[in-house]
Amino acid sequence: MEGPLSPDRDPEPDDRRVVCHVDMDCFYAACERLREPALAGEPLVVGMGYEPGEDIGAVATASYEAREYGVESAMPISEALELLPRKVDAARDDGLSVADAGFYRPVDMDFYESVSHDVRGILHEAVETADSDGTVREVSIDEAYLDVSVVGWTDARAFAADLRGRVEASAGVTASVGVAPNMSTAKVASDHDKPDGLVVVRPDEVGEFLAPLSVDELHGVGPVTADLLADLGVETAGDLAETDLDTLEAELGSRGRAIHQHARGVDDREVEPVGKPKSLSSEKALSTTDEGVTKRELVERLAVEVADRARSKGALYKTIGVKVVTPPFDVHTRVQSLSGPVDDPDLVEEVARDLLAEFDDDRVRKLGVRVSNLDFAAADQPSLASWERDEETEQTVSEHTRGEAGRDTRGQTTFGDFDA
DNA sequence: TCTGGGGTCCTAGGACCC
DNA sequence: TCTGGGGTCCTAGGACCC
Repeated sequence: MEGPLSPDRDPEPDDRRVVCHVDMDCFYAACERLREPALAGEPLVVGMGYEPGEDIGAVATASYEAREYGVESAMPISEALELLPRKVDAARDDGLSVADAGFYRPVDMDFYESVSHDVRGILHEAVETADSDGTVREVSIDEAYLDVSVVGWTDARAFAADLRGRVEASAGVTASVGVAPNMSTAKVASDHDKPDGLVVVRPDEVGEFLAPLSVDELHGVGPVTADLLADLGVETAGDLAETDLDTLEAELGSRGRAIHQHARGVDDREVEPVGKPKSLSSEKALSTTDEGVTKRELVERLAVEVADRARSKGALYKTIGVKVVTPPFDVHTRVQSLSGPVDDPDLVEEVARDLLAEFDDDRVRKLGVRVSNLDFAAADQPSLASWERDEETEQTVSEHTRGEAGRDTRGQTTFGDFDA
């Protein structure tokens, strides 16, 4: 994070580290082909919120064949269908060509999770074979970082190639792998030759590898930041690397420093396993409505879902919130903190309903419920301290469930006044 | 053709405490 | 009466990622 002379840092960690970023290719589509091999080589769209025969939802993953038709991730299904009709529709409609049509499938998270589980097993096995202390950071269902410094640069490419082979042979899906001296560069590298790619960027090649790339290929640069950088005349990572740090920090705050470093191929983050979640949420789009009953019913359903998930994960929560999206796409959030962590589905429902009340008159297109300020320790440590806290919690919960009176947002217990 | 669902981190202002 | 500094916790919104 700090400069190279920062006192608590190894002065030369970068060149010795070997970081692999493993990124599964079109993961959801690859999973669908795994259980339905006839889809191989066909244009395939996996839709979130999609139902067979309907045109609702959005594209979660489009196979490369589907991308040829302009179908992209996050695109509404309705739009995708215009670019790439369904095979069944094309067969019935003389105006459409069956050759220029594709297959649509709804997301099946449970199945993808099971495939992901297999892949993760292979990654851990590979790392542990190389080094019993090796670490794997599972970033998402289809992406992970591996610290394989112990392998060394001489054997890095062979290791990564072997890893790719093992993933494909055992899990039946392909991965692209990037190898670099740090996480952010490895991430860019894995993306550089997708699909089925293997890109190794050795320490002395980092600068020339990154320099020509467009800034939006860097992790942490989205559309807003890319526009802002364009206004500054910054188009490539090389431009960004040469941009004055003070200017970037003035425009972008702490993110300015981060992307400046990433553009220079500097990233000191250690590869660490991901920790416990910080929040849990459920949200659901609906056809825009201002009808109170519809909104309340959905919020209650989402509250139950979230509370169930929290309980199944052993998470207590101290903050409950709602998210309300109004047209055209304005996001509003309201939260309420309790005096202590609880596991109380009825309270989640009640608080969510109350927070929603502020939007009674609004048309909404999407609703969400979230619990945050999670506490895992309290649930699995039956110590005297947590027993006492539980007693306290019992009390506050009953206050809360009685109504508005107990719903103060501070709720600190004071044991007397101490003046300074 | 109006954008699905699950997350993380950061910022900024305000209340309150010592 | 005014002047302070350091710290925590809370809320709302925004950018970004997959």
